[in-house]
Amino acid sequence: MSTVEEDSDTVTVETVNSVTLTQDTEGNLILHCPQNEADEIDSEDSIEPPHKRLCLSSEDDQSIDDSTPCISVVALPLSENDQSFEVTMTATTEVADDEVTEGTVTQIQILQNEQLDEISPLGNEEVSAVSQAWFTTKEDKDSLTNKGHKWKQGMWSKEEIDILMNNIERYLKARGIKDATEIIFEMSKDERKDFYRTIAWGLNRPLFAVYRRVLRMYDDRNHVGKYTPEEIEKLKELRIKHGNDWATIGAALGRSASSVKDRCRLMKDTCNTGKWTEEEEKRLAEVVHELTSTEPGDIVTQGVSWAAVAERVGTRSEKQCRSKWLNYLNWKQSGGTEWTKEDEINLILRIAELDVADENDINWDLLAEGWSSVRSPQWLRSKWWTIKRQIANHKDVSFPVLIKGLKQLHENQKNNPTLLENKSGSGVPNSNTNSSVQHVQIRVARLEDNTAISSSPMAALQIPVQITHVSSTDSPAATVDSETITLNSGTLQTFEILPSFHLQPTGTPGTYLLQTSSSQGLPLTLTASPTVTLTAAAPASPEQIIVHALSPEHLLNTSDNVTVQCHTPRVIIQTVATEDITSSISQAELTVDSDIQSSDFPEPPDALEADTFPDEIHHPKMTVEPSFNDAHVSKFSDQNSTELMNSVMVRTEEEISDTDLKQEESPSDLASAYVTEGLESPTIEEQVDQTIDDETILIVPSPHGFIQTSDVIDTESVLPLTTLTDPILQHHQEESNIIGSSLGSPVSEDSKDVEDLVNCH
DNA sequence: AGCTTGGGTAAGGGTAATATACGAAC
DNA sequence: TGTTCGTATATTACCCTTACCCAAGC
Repeated sequence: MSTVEEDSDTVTVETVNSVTLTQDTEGNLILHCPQNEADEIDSEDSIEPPHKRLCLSSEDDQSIDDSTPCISVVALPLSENDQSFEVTMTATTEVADDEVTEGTVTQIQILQNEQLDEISPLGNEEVSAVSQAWFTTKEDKDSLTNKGHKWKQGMWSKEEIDILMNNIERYLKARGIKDATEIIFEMSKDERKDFYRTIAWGLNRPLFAVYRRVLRMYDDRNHVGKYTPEEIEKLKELRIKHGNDWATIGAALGRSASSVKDRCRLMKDTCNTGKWTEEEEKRLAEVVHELTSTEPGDIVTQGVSWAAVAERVGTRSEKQCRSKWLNYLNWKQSGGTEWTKEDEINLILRIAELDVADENDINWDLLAEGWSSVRSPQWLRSKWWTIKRQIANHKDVSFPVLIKGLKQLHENQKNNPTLLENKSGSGVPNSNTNSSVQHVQIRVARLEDNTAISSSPMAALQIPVQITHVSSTDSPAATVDSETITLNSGTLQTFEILPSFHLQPTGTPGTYLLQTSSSQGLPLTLTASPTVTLTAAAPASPEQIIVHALSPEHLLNTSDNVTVQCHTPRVIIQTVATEDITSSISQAELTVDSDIQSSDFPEPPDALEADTFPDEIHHPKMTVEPSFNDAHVSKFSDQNSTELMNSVMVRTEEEISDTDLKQEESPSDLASAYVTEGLESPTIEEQVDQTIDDETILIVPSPHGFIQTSDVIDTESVLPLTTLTDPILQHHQEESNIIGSSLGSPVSEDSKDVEDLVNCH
C-alpha cells in the first residue's frame, strides 16, 4: 500500500492490488483498495477488512476547504489470489473556479485505520456499517441513525450504478463466473453467500437496497416497455384467475412481478380517463378531507391513503387521485394563486439559499410552506424539475453548479428585460424559459475503450481527450453577425459538464466517432491515424467547443506532428501534451505495466443494465511516482506500453484567453503545440470577446475519468490551435428549423436557443 | 427456544418521461 | 376558421421504501 511523505509534494506509492474510487454522500471520493498481503493475512476471517484512507488536501489550505477534493481510501476485499491492480475513477468532483486558490498543490495522504476518525468521524465506518448490514426494519434504521450513520436514499445516481456494476464485474471475474444472473437467479443462498455484501462495497446504501436494485437490473422481464392492449386483456384475465399472485401473473405475461403489480394498480374496472368531472373533483375533495379529518381549504399533502381514497372515489385509480389532488385540487380549494415568473426566480433563489450539496437534501415540505402559488411540495419538486431542464446537461452537473447556472440565467434575464421583450416580439413567449436558456457546457471526458477498438489495429492509439464544450447563446449584449457570435461581458453563460464520451470506430481504420452519452450528441469525430484529427460532424452546434487533447507520451514521441483539425466553426482546439503538463506542474506519473482492456472501462449505464459485461478483466499494476500533484486518477493502458496521464482541471476563461493570446503572439512557444492546417485563425478580438467574461469554466472529472484541480494545467500547457467561423450559424441563417433535428440532444437545443436569439436581432 | 442471517413478498408512495388536451396567437 | 405551437394536465412504466414474513443455521 502507498505511503506518503507529508512534508513534501511527493508521494511514494507501492503496488496496490486494486483500487476503486467511489464517492460518498458527503462528496468525498473514496478509494477502495484491497488488503495488501500482510493485511490479507491479518484480516483473514476478520469481520472488517483494514481500511486506508487517502486524503487529498491542499497544501496551503488551513482546513478542509470545500473546493478541495477529499479522497478516502477504503480497503476493498477481493479474492485472495487476485494480485491484479485496477484503478477506477468513479466519483465526480466539481470545483468551482472561483473557489479555487491559485497555485495550490494538492498532496496525497494515505493514513492508516487509526487515523481515519481524525478525518471523518463517519467516513469508512459509515460505509461499512450501512452497506454491509441487512436492515429493513424501522428499528434497525433508527438504531443506525442514532449512531450517527447516514445513508443515501432515493433514486440511484449514475455514479452509484457505476460502482455497483464495477463491483459485480469484479466479483464475477474473481470467481470466473461469466454471467451475474447465474448468481442472482440460479445459485442457492449458500452458494452466493457473500455476493450482495461484496458488491455493496463503496455504496452508502443498505444492503437490502442493493439487493433490490440488483434484482431489478438483472431481471430481463423488467423494462419491457408499454403494455399492449392484448397484454392488458390477458392481465385482467390472469388477475381474476390468480389474484395477487404477482409472480405467477408476471411469469405468464413475461413481465416482472412488480411490473404486473404496478400495472394492475392503474387498472380499475370503473376507472375513467381524461378530464375530471366536477362531480368527481367534489367527491375526491370530500373523501380526502374525510379520511384525513381535515376541512375544505386545509392544505393536505401527506398522510393520505390514496388506495383508500380511490376506493371511495370509485371512478379513479389511486394514482389519478393523488395526482389530481396534489397538482391541482388541493391548491384550488385552498385558494392558491397562479405561479409566476417571479415565483420561478424565487424558487431558484430559495433553493440556492438552502446551500445544500445534494438535491435530495432539499426539504420540499419546508420550501412549499406558506407559498400560495405552490400547489404541493410534490408539485414544487416537479416544477423544479422543469426549471432544471433549462440546463441541457443538468443531469451531469453537480447541484451547486446547476444552481449557480440557473441563478446566472435568471439574473441575466432580469438585467436584460429586453431579451424577453425581444423574444416576445419575435413570437417567442416569455414563459418559454427554454428558449432563453444559454449554456456553457464543460466536461472532462475520458477515453472510453471498447471491444471494437481493442480489436482494431488502431486501438493502441489511445488519446485521452478533454473536451470543454462551451455553448453560449447570444444576449442583447452580444453581437451577432453573419459569421460569428461575439460574446460580450453581458453574455450569460452557464456551465455544464458533459458526461463521458466513447470512441466509436467508424469502420475507417483509425477513425472513431466521438460519441457522448445518449443525451449528449457532441458532433465530433476523432480521427487517429498518426495524427489526431477532430472533425465536426454536421450538423454541428453554433457553439464554441474547446478541446483539450491530452496526448499519450508515446504518441508525442513517435509523432512530432499531431494535427488537430476541427471543421466545426468557432471551435477552439487546444492540445495539452503530457510533457507540457509535466514540465509546468507537479504531477503524478502513473505507470502501467500490465494489460488493461475494455473491461476496465465500464459500459455506459444503459449498456450495463443490458447486462453487457466484458468477459475478461486485466488489472495492470500501477506505480505512482513522486509529486503526485493533484488528484490524478486515470484509466491506463499499456497496450502499446503507453503511459497515459489524464488530468482534470479548473480554469477560468481568462486563463484560456491568456493562453490563446499567448499562442497568437508567440507561436514559437508551442513546444508541444500541434499545427493546424487549413483552418481559419481567430482574431484576437474574437478571443477576447469570447473570454472577457469573468466566468468560470468548470472542468470536472467524469465518472471513471480523472480528478483535477485548478493548477493541473497552467496557461503554458494549454495551447490553442484555432478558432473557426461558424458554418452552423450560417446554416441557421440560411435555413432555420433544421438544425439539431438529427441530433435530438441538448446540443441541438442549444442550437435552437441560438437560433431564437439570432432571430431576435 | 430464541436470535441472526439472508433473503422474500405485497402494498403503496413516489419519480420521470411521455401523451394528450387545451388555448392563445397567427 | 383553421393551423400551429407552447403549456398544462393526465397517464404510466418504472423506482424505492416500508412492513411484514419465513426458513435455515447457530
